[in-house]
Amino acid sequence: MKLKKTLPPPTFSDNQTLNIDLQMCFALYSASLSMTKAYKPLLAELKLTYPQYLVLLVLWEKDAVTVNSLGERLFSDSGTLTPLLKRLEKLGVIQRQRSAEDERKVIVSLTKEGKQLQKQAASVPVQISCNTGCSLAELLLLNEQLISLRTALIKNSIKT
Amino acid sequence: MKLKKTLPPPTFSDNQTLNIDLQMCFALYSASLSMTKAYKPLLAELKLTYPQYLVLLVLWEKDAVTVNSLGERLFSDSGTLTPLLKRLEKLGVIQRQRSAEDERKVIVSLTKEGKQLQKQAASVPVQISCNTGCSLAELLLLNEQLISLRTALIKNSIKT
DNA sequence: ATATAAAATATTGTGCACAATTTAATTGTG
DNA sequence: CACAATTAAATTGTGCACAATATTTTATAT
Repeated sequence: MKLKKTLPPPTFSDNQTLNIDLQMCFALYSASLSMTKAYKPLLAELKLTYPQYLVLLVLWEKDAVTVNSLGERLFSDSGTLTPLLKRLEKLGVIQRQRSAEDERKVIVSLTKEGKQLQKQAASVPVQISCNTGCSLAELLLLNEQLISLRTALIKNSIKT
Repeated sequence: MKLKKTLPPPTFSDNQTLNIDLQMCFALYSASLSMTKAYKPLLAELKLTYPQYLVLLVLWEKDAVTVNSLGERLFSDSGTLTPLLKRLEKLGVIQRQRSAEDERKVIVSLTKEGKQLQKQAASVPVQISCNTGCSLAELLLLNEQLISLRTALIKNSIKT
């Protein structure tokens, strides 16, 4: 009788898994910070931060959206977005206006300057892609893994 | 004559690569935030934040280190660490003291409470590992990929 | 129709990341 | 020895993340 075949695979309580899990979490955290830092000098020329750039990427794809839909797209809430959007408005690249049909909603849309910024930003992903040193296949795999990790974390994490 | 064979593989300027690169960067960014959020309720019971927990992980492995070596280990600088360490000190889990040999250096060491906290924190990685929904093999691969991405970004990114 | 609930955004307060600058101690050089 | 350069931490200022709460508008239920 081959017991091995009926044994479950290593699970979450396995010590080796716990250790590599801690390491992976830190790798995720530090890689994310490094990535933001890599964007910084490139975006500084456009007077943007990375979170602000993300908002513009969404708007360049589809203009005139609510704060809520921006938040769903970017996994963030009004506490983060409201001041960020105010800074983008002050910069002159977006406009915020209450919806006429539903006064609770705020519509975020690009100004002419915001639309023009898309051309100037074209070189950003070129440089970043260069910096990551990843092949297309690696990027695809990493992207997929990170999305499924994010999905699992959001799904399984308890609140408060 | 088969031209195809002599063509170079898709490079950083390939449009497909640029797009997936943008997606991967956002996946990295949002997965990291989700991870920190997943830690939050678990660490809240210990009155810790994730960056504070990282400092304690280092100290539990090797006690009494300088701010500088903590910074190298965690990829962060005194601007981030000094206030964080002050909060940990106020919490009573660490102690900060100038080195006797070199008064410029500050030695960070665990208090008795800080050492005891390690036992209470034992359940944290168990729960997190559960939340990630990743197998050991997936964790190993992701860890490796993230470390090499981080290394490439630090190496290739320009300053200022 | 009026009270109540729900929805959308804004506000407040805490902590972190980071660039730039400052302060203090040590090292190196003439 | 004097003094400039270097090193280690701390400080300052800006922006983001996020929980908790507040505010305003719309929807719902008697």
